[in-house]
Amino acid sequence: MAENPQIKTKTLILDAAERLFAEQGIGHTSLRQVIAEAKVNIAAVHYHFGSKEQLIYAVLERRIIPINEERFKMLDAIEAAAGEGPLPLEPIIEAFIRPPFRLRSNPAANHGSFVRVMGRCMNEPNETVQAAFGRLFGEVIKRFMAAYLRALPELPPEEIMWRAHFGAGTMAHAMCGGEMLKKVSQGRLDMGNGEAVLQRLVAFIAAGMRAPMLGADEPVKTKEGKKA
Amino acid sequence: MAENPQIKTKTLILDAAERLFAEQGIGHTSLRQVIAEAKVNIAAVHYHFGSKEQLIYAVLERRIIPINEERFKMLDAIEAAAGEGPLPLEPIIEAFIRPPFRLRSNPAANHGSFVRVMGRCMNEPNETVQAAFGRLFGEVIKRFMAAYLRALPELPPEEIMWRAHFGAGTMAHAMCGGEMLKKVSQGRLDMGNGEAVLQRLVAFIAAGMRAPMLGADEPVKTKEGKKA
DNA sequence: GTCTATAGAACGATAGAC
DNA sequence: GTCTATCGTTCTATAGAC
Repeated sequence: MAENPQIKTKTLILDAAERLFAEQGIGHTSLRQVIAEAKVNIAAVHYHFGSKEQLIYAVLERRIIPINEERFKMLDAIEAAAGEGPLPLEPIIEAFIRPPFRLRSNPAANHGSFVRVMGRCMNEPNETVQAAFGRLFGEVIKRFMAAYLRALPELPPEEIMWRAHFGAGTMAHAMCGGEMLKKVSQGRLDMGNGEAVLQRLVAFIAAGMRAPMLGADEPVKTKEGKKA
Repeated sequence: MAENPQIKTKTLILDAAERLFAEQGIGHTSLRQVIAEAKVNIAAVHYHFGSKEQLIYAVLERRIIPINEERFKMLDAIEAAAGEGPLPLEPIIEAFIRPPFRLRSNPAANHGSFVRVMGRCMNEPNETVQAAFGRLFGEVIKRFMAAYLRALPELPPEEIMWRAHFGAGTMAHAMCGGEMLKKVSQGRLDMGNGEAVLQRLVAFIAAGMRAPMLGADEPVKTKEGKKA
């Protein structure tokens, strides 16, 4: 069929690495496992990528760059619709979460393995991953933090940063896959219906970000203090 | 001084492993790094623990068992105070989060390294870790899910399971440490004040769990639909 | 661009002296 | 209970033939 074998091998390696990173974590995956899964030779990895670190970076970059472009487009639309007024909160959160979640229902994107890779990355101690994430997310963080500030003008910026951090963690954990969910629900729930999960996730994070402010030294542990 | 050298070596190994697991992740840490950090011999690890897997299990078990006892005590107190009535939500969340968070301010507990280990564990693909977590958390999940059901009787049990899952993820990410927080806040915030972080975390999760229910097919993406 | 062969290092684990 | 020495394996990476 005269297709370019160079591109094919490179893609086979990226796809195999992505699947294994999703299942086992980045650090636990060796190049030998990757080449076995991709059915190529060990030397091909070094020929196409140079080193394991550069392969990791390539796996992340391939998906994150288009994801971030989509995020920016959605954020642009929200800002355009709002004019000078305050921004609506849920759509901002959705603009952050929907682009990676869309991969889950796209078989051409390796069955959405990357969503789990991305979830894992947020707590990955590996220096290559940390550095890659810093580079690939700098602009995203800036733009979304600015949007949150416009959406929640009644909250102090520090408080918004805390809550954005918590919200990112909620999303990361949900993206990692459903093992913990199966434990929590004793096997009754799974991540199958992507759209339903996404909507629940957006609703949870939005509510968290809109939580009432705590008084300065008011303790949480009011044993009877539930608001009816 | 006549202190027992057996206990000392064993503790040195556990402490060193805990610190390295917190910094690098469990999977990235080798026994040779552990024995270098603990300044003991490689054979000592196999003498005291038998294998790397059993060392991992011992590190987890040492802290999680007392943490879970404290969780149960706090939950008992909440249930006793509520009698037959509904349970207050925030104290339940606090009963789940405070016991591990307490370690952060306890220098005798290895400077709270374990809190980060625990956060990482929730998304750790390593089979030993997954199995250990399943064993050590089965009872905790059961009791806290039952408490959540009593605290949020207006929500369907399935919805509560989803939200408990999201909340556990929020907590796990916050426990992993503050690298992402520093990125989000551009270096302006850190995890320093444990009590303040805990209170913010409880408030965020409680608000998320109390989020209004979505209509069956109502889309999230209401571009203008922000509630004033 | 793809392969075989192998270098060189780090790994978990164990045997056996003390 | 602690040590040295070492086994067998696996790892990343590279050299060189085709």
